[in-house]
Amino acid sequence: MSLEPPLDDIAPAIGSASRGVIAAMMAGVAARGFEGMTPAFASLIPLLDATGARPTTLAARAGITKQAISQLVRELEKRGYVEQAADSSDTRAKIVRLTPRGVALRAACFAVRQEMQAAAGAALGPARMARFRKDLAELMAAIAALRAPAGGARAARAAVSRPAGRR
Amino acid sequence: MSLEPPLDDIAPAIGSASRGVIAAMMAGVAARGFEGMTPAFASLIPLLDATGARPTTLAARAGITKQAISQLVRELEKRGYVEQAADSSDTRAKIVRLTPRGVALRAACFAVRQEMQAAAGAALGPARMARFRKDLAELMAAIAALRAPAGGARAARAAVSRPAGRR
DNA sequence: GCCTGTGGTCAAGGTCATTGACTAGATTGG
DNA sequence: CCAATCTAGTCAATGACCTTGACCACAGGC
Repeated sequence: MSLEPPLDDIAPAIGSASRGVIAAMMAGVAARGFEGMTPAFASLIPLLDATGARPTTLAARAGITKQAISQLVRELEKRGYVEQAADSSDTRAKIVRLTPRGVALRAACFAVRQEMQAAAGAALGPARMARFRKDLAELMAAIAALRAPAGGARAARAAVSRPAGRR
Repeated sequence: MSLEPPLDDIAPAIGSASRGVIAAMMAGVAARGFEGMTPAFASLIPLLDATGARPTTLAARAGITKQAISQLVRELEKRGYVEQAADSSDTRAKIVRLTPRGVALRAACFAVRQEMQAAAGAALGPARMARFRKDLAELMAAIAALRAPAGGARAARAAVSRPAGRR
């Protein structure tokens, strides 16, 4: 065996990058005057629009269970960012819709994202940015493929990106 | 307001990458026969060595509070991966040391990391890998710098990478 | 009209980490 | 030598986030 520890390891690097992005997101949103936000809110809000969406749809988009969405929505409703309405075409269903305040929050989220994107673009330039995105995608595909030695690569990808979808 | 959503956004991409890496890590460790592992263990174990380290040191390395380390260590001890000993040079201090079983687990963690690294290297080649790491680092520096409009860039970096150091 | 599938909820639990308050031993400076 | 202080680690409580499991109510096909 080698002397190893390959200390320039991608796994921790990506983890720490993820934490950094989340921290920046939270800071940016707070700086725009939205207090008491949490990372989960910041990633759920951009999935919504003023038209409204069903919780189940949101769950699928976010890659979490509908119970989890339910809880988050309840919290967001409590804070006045979303409201729930009945779906006229399906008595069982609800529609989660952004309130005006929610729309403002969503705008703030997008603004922060764009700010990050802009900072990234300024640091790397468009060409390297594009390259980076491509590399990242291929990297993740390669790592996801580890779980699927042969055959069901499709299934493995789905399993990774959706923690506990259906049984 | 543009039509925007810049859907090829780095923030979600990095988040999803991070989740993918964690999933792969867990799967790999499980495949090597270590059941009941959790992501936190998988990221703590590689920070240990057979020589032993103090909880406070570990906390600093992991970027979390010493209380959090304390809990994790307790769990790991319960599962037989680490043991605690008194530090002869300081009565207050403890030394956290891997048991033989813990050493095996650590080896498995490194093996999985190397597997991922190898898969990544195979997919991208060494040149693109190196480039990717560099881009990632610059990207994160740029995003971290957003938090520090002027002056204390150093402090902001530290704040991001260490959630709750000292008060 | 029943039967199955889907939308959503309640309840409980688990993981990871935090803040706050505290004890006990180490250190430093008069 | 001793008081003031710093440092190592703990306990207790809390919070964010998400899961599994068990349900109920409605939709829709046959």
